[in-house]
Amino acid sequence: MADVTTRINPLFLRDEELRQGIEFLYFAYREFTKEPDTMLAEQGLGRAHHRVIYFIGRQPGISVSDLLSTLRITKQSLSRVLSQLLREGYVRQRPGLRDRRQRLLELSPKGIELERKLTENQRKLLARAYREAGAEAVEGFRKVMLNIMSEEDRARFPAQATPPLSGWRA
Amino acid sequence: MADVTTRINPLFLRDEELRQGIEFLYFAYREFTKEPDTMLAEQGLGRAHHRVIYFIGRQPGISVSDLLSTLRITKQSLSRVLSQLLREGYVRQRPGLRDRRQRLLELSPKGIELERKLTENQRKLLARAYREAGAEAVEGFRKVMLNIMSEEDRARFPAQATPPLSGWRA
DNA sequence: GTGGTTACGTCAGCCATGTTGACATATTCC
DNA sequence: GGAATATGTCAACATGGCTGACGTAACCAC
Repeated sequence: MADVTTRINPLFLRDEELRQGIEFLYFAYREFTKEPDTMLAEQGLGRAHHRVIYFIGRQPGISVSDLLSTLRITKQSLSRVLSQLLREGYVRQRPGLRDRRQRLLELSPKGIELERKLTENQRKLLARAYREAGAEAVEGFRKVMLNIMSEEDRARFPAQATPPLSGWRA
Repeated sequence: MADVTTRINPLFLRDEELRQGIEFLYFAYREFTKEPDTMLAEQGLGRAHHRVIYFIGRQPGISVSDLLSTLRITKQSLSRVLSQLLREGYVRQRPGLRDRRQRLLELSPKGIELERKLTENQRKLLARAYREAGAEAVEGFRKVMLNIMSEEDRARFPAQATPPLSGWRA
């Protein structure tokens, strides 16, 4: 990375700004997953396990098919990590009440603990970034990120009533 | 994803907001790489090739070691994708002038064309997101993303003089 | 000019995580 | 009772990380 903006050419600036945006995504995502990946490796787990644990923790009692459509991977891919998490006691399953074909998933205490540790790291990183950027910036971040993701994924997030209001006063 | 914020508990809101941030990163990154991944697959290439092409296009004449420290992967991992790109004529190398041990990398016309197509997609996605979020939001996005990434990566981006000024008036 | 360091390359093998395709079982619904 | 659904499993393959070992050419310092 080097030799950047010098002259004031709107088209160039536009391209440069967009390229920076591309790199923001790449570099930020990399940093975001770095520490959890390390912690996971110590437990013989990988990033895929983190995702599964995360979303089960996020929505206890989630069905396998809901988890699949959240993750957008094949059931065979999920099976590999999920069955390991079940074997090693991070996750439990119980049959659905209404529909007994379902296996509803939830974290065991061990799973909750691991999820907490992993996510704690990302929460701290985000909290620091939010704090240093300020409440107004966080609102902008939210807006842009929501617009980047697919419409289906965006629908997971209920539109916020009043904009920030949410306690990010630095 | 469901059953979210109902009562006004600051701690809960904080946790919910941070969890949403975590998911923003995951869902946005997924969408961001989706289309390019499809296009790459048609050429028998993968995401790793995209990164290499991208950063060579970003900084023509970059050395292998600079590329390695940008990507933070091992030379063996880079070698696999880079030598394929060389074989298939997307990338060229020439010896360094000052230091003839170096292999300076640049895109061929074919590589430039592929880079353009791939990045065009991401630029369009970002441009749309920026447009819909508005200039102020973009500035917030930038601030938060810069704070998420590592200090070293952040240093790749020269601090902007005046905040936006950059032509994102929707 | 010799010897150590650096820049780059390559072979071999391992692991994680995605994919496709095929098939099995239990349950639900019409 | 039969089709559709929810889940699981086996097998094989591709991608893209990793480590370890080794090789060559160029540079640099004494």
